Amino acid sequence: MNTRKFVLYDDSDDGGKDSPAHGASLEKYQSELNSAQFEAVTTTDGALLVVAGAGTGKTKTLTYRVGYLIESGVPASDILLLTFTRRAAQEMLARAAAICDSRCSQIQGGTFHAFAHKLLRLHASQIGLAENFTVLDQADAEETLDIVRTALGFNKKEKRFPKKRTLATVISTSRNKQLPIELVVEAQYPHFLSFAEEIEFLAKKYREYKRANALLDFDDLLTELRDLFLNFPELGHQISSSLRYVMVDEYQDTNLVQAELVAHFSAVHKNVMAVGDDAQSIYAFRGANYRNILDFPNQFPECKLIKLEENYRSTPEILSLTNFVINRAKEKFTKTLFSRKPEGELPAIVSAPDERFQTRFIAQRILELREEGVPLREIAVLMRNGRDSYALELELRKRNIPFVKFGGQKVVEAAHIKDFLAYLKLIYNPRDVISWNRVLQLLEGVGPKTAKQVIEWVKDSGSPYEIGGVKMSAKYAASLKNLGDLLGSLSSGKKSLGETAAAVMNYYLPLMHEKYYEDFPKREKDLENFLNIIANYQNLETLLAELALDPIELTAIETEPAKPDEQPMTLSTIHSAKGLEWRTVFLINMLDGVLPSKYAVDDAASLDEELRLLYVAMTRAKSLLYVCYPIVCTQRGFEDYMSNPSRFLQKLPDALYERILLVQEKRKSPPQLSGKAKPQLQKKASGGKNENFNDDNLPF
DNA sequence: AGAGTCTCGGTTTTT
DNA sequence: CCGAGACTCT
Ligand SMILES: Nc1ncnc2c1ncn2[C@@H]1O[C@H](COP(=O)(O)OP(=O)(O)OP(=O)(O)O)[C@@H](O)[C@H]1O
Repeated sequence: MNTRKFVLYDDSDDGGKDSPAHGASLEKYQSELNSAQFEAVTTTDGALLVVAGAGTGKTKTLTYRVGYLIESGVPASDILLLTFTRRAAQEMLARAAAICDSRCSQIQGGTFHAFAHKLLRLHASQIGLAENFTVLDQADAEETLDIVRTALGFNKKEKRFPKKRTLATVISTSRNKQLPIELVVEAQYPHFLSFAEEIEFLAKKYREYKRANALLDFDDLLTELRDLFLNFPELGHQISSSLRYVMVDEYQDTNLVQAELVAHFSAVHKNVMAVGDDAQSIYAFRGANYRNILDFPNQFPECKLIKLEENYRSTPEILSLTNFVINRAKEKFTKTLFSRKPEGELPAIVSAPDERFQTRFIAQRILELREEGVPLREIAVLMRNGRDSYALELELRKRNIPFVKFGGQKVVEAAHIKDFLAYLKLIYNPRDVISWNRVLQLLEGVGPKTAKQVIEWVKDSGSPYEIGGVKMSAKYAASLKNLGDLLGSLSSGKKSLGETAAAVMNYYLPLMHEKYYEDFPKREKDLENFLNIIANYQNLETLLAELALDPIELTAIETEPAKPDEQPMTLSTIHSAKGLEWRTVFLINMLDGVLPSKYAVDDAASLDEELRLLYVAMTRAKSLLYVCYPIVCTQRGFEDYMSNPSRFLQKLPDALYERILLVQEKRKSPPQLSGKAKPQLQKKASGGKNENFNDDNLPF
């Protein structure tokens, strides 16, 4: 006979705090956590700060705490989990979900921006925000700024007026760091100081423009939500009442606005936990301030502080190197991590003759590791800049090694996809000036001036899609009508998103062939793949908002869909790798000028941040770490030149690492691949007497 | 005058 | 590899 459980919901307010709900399961927590972690997990009420180094189990503690709360009877929807980056958010939520059962899907959270967006959509009408507001991504924000700048005539007046990119950076930095524009300009672009007033004015006009057109940029998502709490206290109270437990991972990455939001979220229940590591603060450039984490105890009185010092991720060898590296910071950190993991291999520094060799080394080593039984998903290649992996991507494709990439160019940043999306955006919002501008200029004979005329007409027209009727020279009449008819017919909302996209594609393809006659086949493939992805979204509004907040990597549509039988390896910028771990990690292009970035070398604070970046990168590795760089660099428009390895790698104690020499030989055993010679590797411990290799006795 | 073409210079990291 | 500006064509 079947027995079914019947769940009695406990809606009483004390959430079973005193109920013996745990009993047996407490042991589970006790056995899988060390005592400090256990204490953090079971300290559920009040403010709690966990400061600890890389790999000490901060995220583990946080996710176990979620499990613990849920087992105590706290509804998952009362728990809010936040962090700054999308990747870390994804990891955090996935790990939390793995701890407990299906209830976990009810956990609130994700990135700060995504959560703010959700709340704003939900409460738009109550705070005087248009319900169908549009989220501007980086590029949209810059275009919008450009419109305002042109309207003000700032682009004409002075030749040297800053570019839209610079303007966007200045305005955003000023908001994120809550500093006056003048100070930001002075600090970052002193040569533009004479324009400070104009930029200030521009920022004001930009703000007004966004408000008038129901546009929110990324910064607005956070500040609008903060303003909700300030200006609509009852609504704010209602929101925070539903968030009984607030937890923030990677707290060192928060900026002032985010810290304010955390305070608002937890204002009612005051159960707030922050987790972070000041040695891993790598987002100062966007206003993150590791002082937030140091100030946390002041902000939340009676805050309990817990430190974790045992690293469970990396071998002692890797940890010795990373401890040494982080100690090179000007501003010292006091934590020293230890590991009780079994001994492993020394981290290796690989100086490749040039980029080509670096690429071949990595590709070959990955295949060897796979042969040895290391799954690809346990391997990552990390880099400072998204484009540092282009050559490697080609090689991996050539060798059929599946990979996913994080932190590269986004789909929505590719010109042909932007074109395509512009039509969809117009269907969603016929007053989207940026998209009109883009779409109109795709028409033969239409440039900036004609587009502007049409847009002026559209602005005060009651039926914006009827651009066929604009009094214009006959030259454009037909094509304008065509465009207007297409958009008009698709805006009725009768067609599914997939059908709409297909119709747009049908219209756009011939224009695309014209505009990109050089490489349209590749772009057409992209569009086809993109079309398939689009079809999975519910509707246009969701699609557009999601693409802004959680953009798809360009490589995701350029690569053939992954084979389901093998999980891919990872390529990632170091920034996007935060909070993750792999058995084997390769760092590529570790050159001076790359890491540290050439933009950071003149300033001690920036240099320290670059060092922390290297620290984050190295501490991602569980058991094997390869630090690679090419000796000779090739750069477009320059002669080949000798590079310098990162200054952070200079004068490392010999005992901490070994060097790998790349030696090219013909393959003796089965000529597997094309039979071409592949580099073999030879290891030399750097500690030995005559084996202390440096770059000039490499055999190249 | 406005559209189309070509060249040069600048290029971080994220939401 | 894209955007801005100079230059040329209609
Ligand atoms: N008490 C423990 N016993 C065994 N393994 C542990 C313990 N705590 C953490 N680990 C393991 O150590 C690894 C690192 O943990 P986690 O990712 O939570 O660290 P973290 O502090 O968040 O690191 P980072 O700051 O680098 O993101 C994970 O594989 C985790 O499972």
